[in-house]
Amino acid sequence: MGRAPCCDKAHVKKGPWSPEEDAKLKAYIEEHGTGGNWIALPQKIGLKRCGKSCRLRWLNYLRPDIRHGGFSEEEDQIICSLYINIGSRWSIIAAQMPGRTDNDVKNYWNTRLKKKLLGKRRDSWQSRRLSSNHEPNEETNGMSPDASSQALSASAAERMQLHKQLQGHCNPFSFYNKPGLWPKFHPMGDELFFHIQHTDANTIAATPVLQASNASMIEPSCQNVFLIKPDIPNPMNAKIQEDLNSSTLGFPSPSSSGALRMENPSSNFNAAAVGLQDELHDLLYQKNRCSGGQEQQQQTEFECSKDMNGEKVSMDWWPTDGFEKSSSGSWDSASNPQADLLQEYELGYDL
DNA sequence: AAGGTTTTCAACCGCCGTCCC
DNA sequence: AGGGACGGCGGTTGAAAACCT
Repeated sequence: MGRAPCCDKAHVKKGPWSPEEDAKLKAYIEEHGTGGNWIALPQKIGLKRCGKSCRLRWLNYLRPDIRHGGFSEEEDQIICSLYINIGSRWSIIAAQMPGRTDNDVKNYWNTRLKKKLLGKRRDSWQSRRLSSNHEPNEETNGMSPDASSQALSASAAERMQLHKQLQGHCNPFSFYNKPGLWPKFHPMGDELFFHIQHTDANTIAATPVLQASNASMIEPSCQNVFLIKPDIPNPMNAKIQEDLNSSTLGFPSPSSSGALRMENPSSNFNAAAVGLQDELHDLLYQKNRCSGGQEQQQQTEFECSKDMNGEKVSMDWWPTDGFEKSSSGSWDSASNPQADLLQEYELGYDL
C-alpha cells in the first residue's frame, strides 16, 4: 500500500502561481507565520494549492530576503568548491550564500557553471568520436564517457572530472601537480580536512561559514570538508581550528596510507588553498595556463592540450595516468592516491 | 519575419528522515 | 515499537524566453 498523498491532487491547482495567490500567501505568512503546518496552510487562506507547493513558493520566491540571478565570481567559486567536495548538497551550499535558495543554486549549477567547467570537454570528446576512428580503449581505458557515466552517479562523474580538470594536466606548476602542497585532499578520507582559506581577505574571507547544523548533515567521513572563515565564532570552527592547530600536517593525521606529509603545514596549507582557488577561478573564467599565459576564451583542458602539442591528441575524459583497469574490471592504483578516489567513486560513493 | 533549437528556471515529484501519537 | 504525518531535499520536467538560422 502506497503512502497517502500529502494533499488531494485532484483538487489542487498546479503550475505557475498567480500574483493573487502570491499576495495571499505572502500576506498570511508575514502576519501569522506558517503555523508550523504547511499542509494545513492553504486551506486556512483559501488557496487551492498543495501545502508543499506553498512552502516551496515561499522559500524559493516570496521570502523577503531572496536574491535572484546575478551570481558573483565569489559565489561561483563557493559553489564549485563545495560541489567538488560535498556534491549536490544544494541546501548546504545555498546556506553559504545569504539570499540564495537551493533551487537557485542547483539551477545555476546545472545550467551555467557545469557547462562552464565540464560541458565543452564532453562536446570535444563527442566530436572527436564522430570525426575519427578512435577505439574506446585509446580514449578511456575501454570505457567511453557515456558508458562510464552509467557506472557512476552523475554527480560523482562530474566531480571526478572536475578533480581531473583541477589537476591541471597542461600546467606543470599546478597546485595539483605539487603533492607537497596538498592537504589530504581525498574527500573520503577518515579525517579529511579540506580548508580553503584565501589569504586575500577580500575574497574568500568574505565567505560565510557553514552553519554547524548544516555541517552535521554531512556524513561523518566528510564532516571536515568545507570552507572556513576562522574569525567567526562557531563551535564547528573551534573544533576544526583545534584539529588544524594540533595536527603536525596542518590537518588531522590520516589513519591510512595515501596521506601526504608536509614540513611546513601552515604555509603550505595556505598555498594549497590559494592554489585551488586560483585554479578554480581559471577554470571558471578561462584564464589559459598552458599557452604562456595568453588569454584564450573558452579554452578547456582538451583544447589546451591540443594546442600544446600542435595536433589533435588524445586527452582522456577520464584520468589515465596511474590508473589501470584490471582484468577483474576494477581500478588498480599504481601508487597514485587518486586511484583510490576513483575506486571509491566507482563503488558508487556520491559524496 | 518565421520557424526551429537551445537555454533558463519555476514548479513538481517522490524519497527519506524526524517527530509525534 | 510502529506507523502516519510532515518537512526537507535532490532530481527532473516542461513552459517560456532567448537565441539561431
